[in-house]
Amino acid sequence: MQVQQIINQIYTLPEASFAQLKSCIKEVSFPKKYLLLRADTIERKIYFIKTGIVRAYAYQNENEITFWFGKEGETIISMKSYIMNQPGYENIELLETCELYELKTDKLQELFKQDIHIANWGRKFAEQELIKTEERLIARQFSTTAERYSALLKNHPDLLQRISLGYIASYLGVTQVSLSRIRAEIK
Amino acid sequence: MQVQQIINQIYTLPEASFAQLKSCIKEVSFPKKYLLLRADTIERKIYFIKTGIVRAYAYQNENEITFWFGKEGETIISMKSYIMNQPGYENIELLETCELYELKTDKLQELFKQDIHIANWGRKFAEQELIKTEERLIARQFSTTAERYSALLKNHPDLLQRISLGYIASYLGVTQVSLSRIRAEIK
DNA sequence: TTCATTTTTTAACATTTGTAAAAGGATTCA
DNA sequence: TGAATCCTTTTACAAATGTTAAAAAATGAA
Repeated sequence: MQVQQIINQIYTLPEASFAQLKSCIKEVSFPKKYLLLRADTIERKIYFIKTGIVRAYAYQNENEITFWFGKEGETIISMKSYIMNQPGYENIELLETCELYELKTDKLQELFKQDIHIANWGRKFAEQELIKTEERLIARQFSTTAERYSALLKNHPDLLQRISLGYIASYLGVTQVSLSRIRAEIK
Repeated sequence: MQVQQIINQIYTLPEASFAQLKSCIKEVSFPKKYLLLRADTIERKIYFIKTGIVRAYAYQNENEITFWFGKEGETIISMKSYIMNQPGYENIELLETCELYELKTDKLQELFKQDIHIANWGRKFAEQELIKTEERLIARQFSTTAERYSALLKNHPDLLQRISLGYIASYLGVTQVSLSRIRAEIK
């Protein structure tokens, strides 16, 4: 997915503002299994995914819990780093080789102060991420695991092909054994 | 809590910008049990809570699920209405008589286009709500009900006094019976 | 205060989910 | 191809949570 498409799907910028923003972005690429972000560090970059798929995970006691997947067109960001300048929850691991667009957040913060269109783009970006996060929270509070698995199957069938079930079970908040039982019942 | 304090705790505005924003805000008051927002409507106002406490709930089949509490200094908003102009999840019921600051969102949208400080205030507002939502999602995915109850007890002890346990159990995602068992174990 | 109502806890049993281990499939790479 | 590894399902049992009902405690109104 092209950077222009990713940026303008958030909020369409005037050409001059887009050019400013684009000049701060560079393309990078990393292999499968690469650890892009670490939970104990303050991340000063955000990434837009051109190709590939990633997962965010954190540790609870000794256990790894996967809590987010990102694919083409989505944004890899540690919200706590971005907003509060503190280490975030997420370790981000690449599940496939990825091509990414990289943007340094300090440059973005400068643009927010200078350009009202970019400030409003940043507002829309936060708002859209907020809606996504709220939807995940609501789904988790209101739906059973079976319902959320079915929704995932319907809305993102490619994820089931691209990601092993252990990670998906963790993401859904159950053990792999339990997810297996759910899959057996649906058939 | 005064409106100036609520607005500037999000992001400190220059005086002129604050005056502009404040001129769009009026004070209103409603009694306990009043239904301020309905889930099936598009809400065109947001409220800042001066005094009182409210809950957001939705229906899952026949059951009511409480998924948010708001108190002094917090913002009552239907994010889906505000951001996507669609009916949101939340019914908002007042659990105490409340004094509120009311702001029409269409006026706010106008100010976003005119004033870069207010645009950045709006960005910070969305970002802070995002952090809060993310924290709730992470807590839900990573902590047991007992841990989340203890955190609530520690961080918001007043809520346990002001809100009945049925609503709190629902908020924590368990039955009241189960919450009672948790409370019995902690003692 | 006293009675009625609401809230919270307790109990008994059913259901769901977790744990640990093993078996069955699928994939990779020499 | 074949052996090793990884992924997924199945089984048996344990632990946690839900359901329903009743008892106890707290609250509120006359």
